[in-house]
Amino acid sequence: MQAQSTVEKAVDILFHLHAEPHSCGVTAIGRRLGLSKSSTHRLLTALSRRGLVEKDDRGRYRPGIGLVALGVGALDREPVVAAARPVLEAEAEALGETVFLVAARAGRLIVLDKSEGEGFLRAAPRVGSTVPIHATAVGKLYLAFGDGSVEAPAGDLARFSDETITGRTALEAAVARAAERGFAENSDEWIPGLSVVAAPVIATASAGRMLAAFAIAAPTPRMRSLGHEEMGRRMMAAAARVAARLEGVAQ
Amino acid sequence: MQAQSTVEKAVDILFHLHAEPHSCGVTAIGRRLGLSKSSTHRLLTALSRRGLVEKDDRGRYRPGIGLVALGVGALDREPVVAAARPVLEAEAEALGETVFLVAARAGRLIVLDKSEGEGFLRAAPRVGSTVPIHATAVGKLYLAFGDGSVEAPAGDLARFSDETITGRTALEAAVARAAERGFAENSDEWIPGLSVVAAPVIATASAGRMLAAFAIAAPTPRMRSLGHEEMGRRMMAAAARVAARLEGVAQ
DNA sequence: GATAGCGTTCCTATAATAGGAACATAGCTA
DNA sequence: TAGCTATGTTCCTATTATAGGAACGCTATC
Repeated sequence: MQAQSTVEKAVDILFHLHAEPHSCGVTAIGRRLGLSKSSTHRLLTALSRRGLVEKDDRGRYRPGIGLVALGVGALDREPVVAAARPVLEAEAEALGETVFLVAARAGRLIVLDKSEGEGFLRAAPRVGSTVPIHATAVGKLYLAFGDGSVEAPAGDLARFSDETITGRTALEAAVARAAERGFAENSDEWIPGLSVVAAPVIATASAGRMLAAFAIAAPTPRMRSLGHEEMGRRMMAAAARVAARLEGVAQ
Repeated sequence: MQAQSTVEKAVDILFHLHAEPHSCGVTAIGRRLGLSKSSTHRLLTALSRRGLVEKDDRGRYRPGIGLVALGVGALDREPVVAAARPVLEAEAEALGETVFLVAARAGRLIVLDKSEGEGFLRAAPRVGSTVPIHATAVGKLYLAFGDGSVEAPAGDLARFSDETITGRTALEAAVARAAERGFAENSDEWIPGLSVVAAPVIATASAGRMLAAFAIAAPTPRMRSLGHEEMGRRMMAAAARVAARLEGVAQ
């Protein structure tokens, strides 16, 4: 991690505090990010003056309330989120399972929005969280339809479960299959017991660029009874509705 | 606005983008914040590399998805939020109106959490948003019970409605009344048609410091039929439950 | 087709930053 | 209790990223 600019170092501190479950001390943060203790302290002080980090009683730092304020409403600026929201709600209602929207941002796959199903056992992704690339339906879609801004990680493909695809050729085959069918699936490859079927949102107005992925997540047995092919068609239809709404808005 | 550090300038850009309803250009941002065009551009580029801002098709900038990621979960770090959540939900359920939790952060009053009621006409504060001090029940509580970190704005008190208290002596009288009764109220003083009754969350373990305010918001006629005194007692009881949960957790 | 405004890039004097060292304090150990 | 270790904070100066003017290419407008 080579952070040239001061701003990037400060942002790195924010993400580090975000990732840690508990408050962190100056020394620990500096050591983790390769910054000196005094630099870390000054950056934290600056962030603290703007409320992006807070100091607890013991002088340790945690994410501040300012981050919540900045985060709220940022999603509404995403045209694709605005276009997808009613479609998400309608699909979740109709299927009774969680549907969600994922897009590539800065080379990673981020959950943009979701509408949860009603089952006692249901997927509950966190909006704003990151999902892996090589072990998810959405990741395969981006490898198949994306513009190359999303790539499978270099080196060994991490194994999350017994079903995780860890071979390059097997992954290429899965990606080719997704390109051919127009949708992708994932059964237990990331989280045992969880299956996902996803389809790409492609807007012709944006030169056929893939803007996001529309996906349904359900417990694996439930997904099997819903039917992978059937859900694939359904997600493609939903993604097309999102794309149509986007172009309607754009006109 | 005197921002010495680079980090603070970058954060100011984030807040500016957050406040603007639409995407902003480099020139406009720089002009607004007193930065040169090239500096603004470099700060935006740094923020963009970390996903805190995004560039749309026309080269304009808007808040990025990274802010959502950082914002999500930041609230869960607040012990008072964790302690208050079940109480919020129970009160909202019992009363059918919106109840919410507000605390002082960096001299401002921030909505930490809420549980919405069920009415067609109901209060829907945004988590993370700021509320004024001199025109709200929570503000009066902080003036009465706070440690001085929250103060009424200098100069003229802004008038939000016909009922807004704009005189210093009248405000002092309202604060004294809140100190005496142990709760505060606000009828139409901020938003016409909206009434709020609030009570302070005071933890004896924290040397009697006021940690937050527990409040109910309802349309003014509805609040009248619920009874201000009755709701005052109810909010004090709820705030006491939150305080008790906090001390139980702290042990 | 001319023009005004925009985002972007280049360059160098400048000013903020980095990091070592010293300090005060808290927590732990013996 | 006394000593020790590790932490958060402050001070200081060489270094280095930064600020901002100027120039560039581009787009939209008239």
